[in-house]
Amino acid sequence: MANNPSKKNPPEENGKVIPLIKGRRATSYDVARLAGVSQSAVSRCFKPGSSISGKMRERVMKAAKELEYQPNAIARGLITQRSNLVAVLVSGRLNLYYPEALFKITEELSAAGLRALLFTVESEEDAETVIEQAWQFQVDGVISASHMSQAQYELLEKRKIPVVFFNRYFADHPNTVVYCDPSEQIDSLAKQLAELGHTRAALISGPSENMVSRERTRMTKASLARFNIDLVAEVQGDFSYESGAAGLQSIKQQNGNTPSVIVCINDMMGMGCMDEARSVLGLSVPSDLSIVSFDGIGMSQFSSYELTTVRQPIGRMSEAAVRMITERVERPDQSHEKRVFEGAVIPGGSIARAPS
Amino acid sequence: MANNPSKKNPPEENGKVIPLIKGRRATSYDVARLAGVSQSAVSRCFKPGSSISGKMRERVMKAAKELEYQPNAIARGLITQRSNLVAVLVSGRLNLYYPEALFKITEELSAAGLRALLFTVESEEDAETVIEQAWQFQVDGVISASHMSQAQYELLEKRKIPVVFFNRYFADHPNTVVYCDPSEQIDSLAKQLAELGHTRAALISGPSENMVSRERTRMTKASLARFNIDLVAEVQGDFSYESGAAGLQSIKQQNGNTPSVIVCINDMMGMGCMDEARSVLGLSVPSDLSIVSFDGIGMSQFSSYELTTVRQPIGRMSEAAVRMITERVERPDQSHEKRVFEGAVIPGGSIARAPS
DNA sequence: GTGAAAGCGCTAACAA
DNA sequence: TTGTTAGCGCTTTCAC
Repeated sequence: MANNPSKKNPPEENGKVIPLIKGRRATSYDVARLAGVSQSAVSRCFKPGSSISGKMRERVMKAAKELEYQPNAIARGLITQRSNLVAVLVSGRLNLYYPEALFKITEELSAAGLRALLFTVESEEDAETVIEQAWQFQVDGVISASHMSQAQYELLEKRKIPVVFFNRYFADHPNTVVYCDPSEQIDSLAKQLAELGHTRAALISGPSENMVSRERTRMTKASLARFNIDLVAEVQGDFSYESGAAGLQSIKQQNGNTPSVIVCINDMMGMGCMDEARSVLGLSVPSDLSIVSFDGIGMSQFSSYELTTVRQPIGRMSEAAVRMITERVERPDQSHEKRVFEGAVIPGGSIARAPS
Repeated sequence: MANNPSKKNPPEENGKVIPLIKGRRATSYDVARLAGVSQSAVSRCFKPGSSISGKMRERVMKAAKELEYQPNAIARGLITQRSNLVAVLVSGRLNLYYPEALFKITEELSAAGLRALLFTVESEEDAETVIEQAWQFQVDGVISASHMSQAQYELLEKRKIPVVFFNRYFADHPNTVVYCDPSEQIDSLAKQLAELGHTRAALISGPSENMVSRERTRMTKASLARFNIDLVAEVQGDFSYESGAAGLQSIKQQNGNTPSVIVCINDMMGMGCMDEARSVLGLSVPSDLSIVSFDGIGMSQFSSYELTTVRQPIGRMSEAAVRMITERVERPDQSHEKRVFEGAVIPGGSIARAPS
């Protein structure tokens, strides 16, 4: 095939070994030439589990070291049809309001020998282009922690790119999912609130298209009802601190019974809500107003907040997501799996007996 | 070269056009066959600026659309020697204590047509393996917002991989850098503190190997001295909330003059320090104790904190970093550049007249 | 403007 | 165990 002189296999050329054409990075051919072996022998040395003699390995490795040779992962990917790249789709929201998550996922991917190709997606159009990009870069799989439409998911499926959803899924479609189910914890919190004399609650939910928000909202309503706590107001936020603060304001402006406890669908809004209650409305939390929320991010336990919240086991969830993506890459036709982790209540200090 | 039937250029085979071998993803050959043109024509259609007729383009694009063809970026990278991949090196610290940064960088890369290959580096050994990984994946460049030793940097230089340092640099080595210089702002804050009657300050610095921490520390000391404010204590933290709290404790335990103002080298420690002052020591901030810090992260302005801090223009810095990396990829031999942005004081509410 | 052909650096099937 | 060879999917001369 080749008439590039550097590709000829005879180990030496006109009697001289030229270690490396200046400025070019060493290829397996360069190493082969220096070691006086075939190029495929070099390739084998870098593939674990290949049958190769100790002598050969030694010679090759010596030459490789000398030339600072490292196999070209791009070329390898081209032939093996495995890029070892995983697209990680996150929204700005996720990283700002839950910075631990992205970091954990990346670390776990790394530990599994995969690289994270990071994509930020803010809108459905973003998701569109991101999916095309991921496809162009031949990613082995996708971990989606951001919005994705069902059509987009189906496109990926059709293209045989495994997808693991992180904290979201399509109910009416088979998909591989890692998820946190806080229903038990919500229930126990509701019970606790009832025992503390709370009878009127308000809810600050997240964006309605967000799965986590919808589920937490649904579970919260169920649990409150179960323990005879009225939901006297419900407002929608966008997961941000500001929207938590604004949410409390609009709850207060609604006529009728004022709630003695606010459930915020994530910690960041819980913090906004708490700050608004204290600094603007002059309320004392928890004695005038109790607040509970979800996520268990680091900040929620800062002593200014100490939110009573339902933590997600983000480390285990990340590990699971990565394990699932590698599994689906190995066995694409395997049936789907949904791994659901329980939450855990962080007691915090943002709930107390309802004011009388 | 090829005897793979799908590679034969004759557009049709035994009279039938087979749109796509089932399950395989379409290649430029498939598109060529369907469109009845040569494979190279397809390639040209996807390269902007190629000379190609309207008719041809139309035919090819139609076929491409039908087959959902997208060029394989990996194969392209192999031949063009450009992966369009940029390694982004961040520490967990960065993302936890400054979540805005990574996000901005990724977005800017994306806008420049580059993909972020995300690496987390916690230690010098991590950096070692990360650099090898980046090299294997043929990244076009590296944006380093994490620790990197000079030897590691020199290795990358030797391999002709452009590096842009984000908020760090080697003083005695030419390098391309985007940086924030808060000295003016520190000076004006010091002046303001002096005018408010402060004469005793303490400092909570960051890890000594961290450039940003060292520089901020140095500048702070200079400015305090300039305005005759004594530095009565200096303790070292690790940028975390907890270390800010612990830092205040150890300052308090040191005998001698108690400071009326604490300078924290980043916001996260400022928040820890403030919380510790309020909830544990029972001090009122700012009337009993003033606090100033650096970064200007979103959280620092939550109403529980409202830190007086020196903000970094992180958006502009990210944009600059990406622009610099693309420039260095285009022209690797161009001389280095250092882009230094000024900070900006966020007035906040954490400083007040020194208690008498 | 278009097509033929080479080859980027690697892996893998096959032969020796 | 080792070497030979084809070819992954693309870009890029080079003819025409």
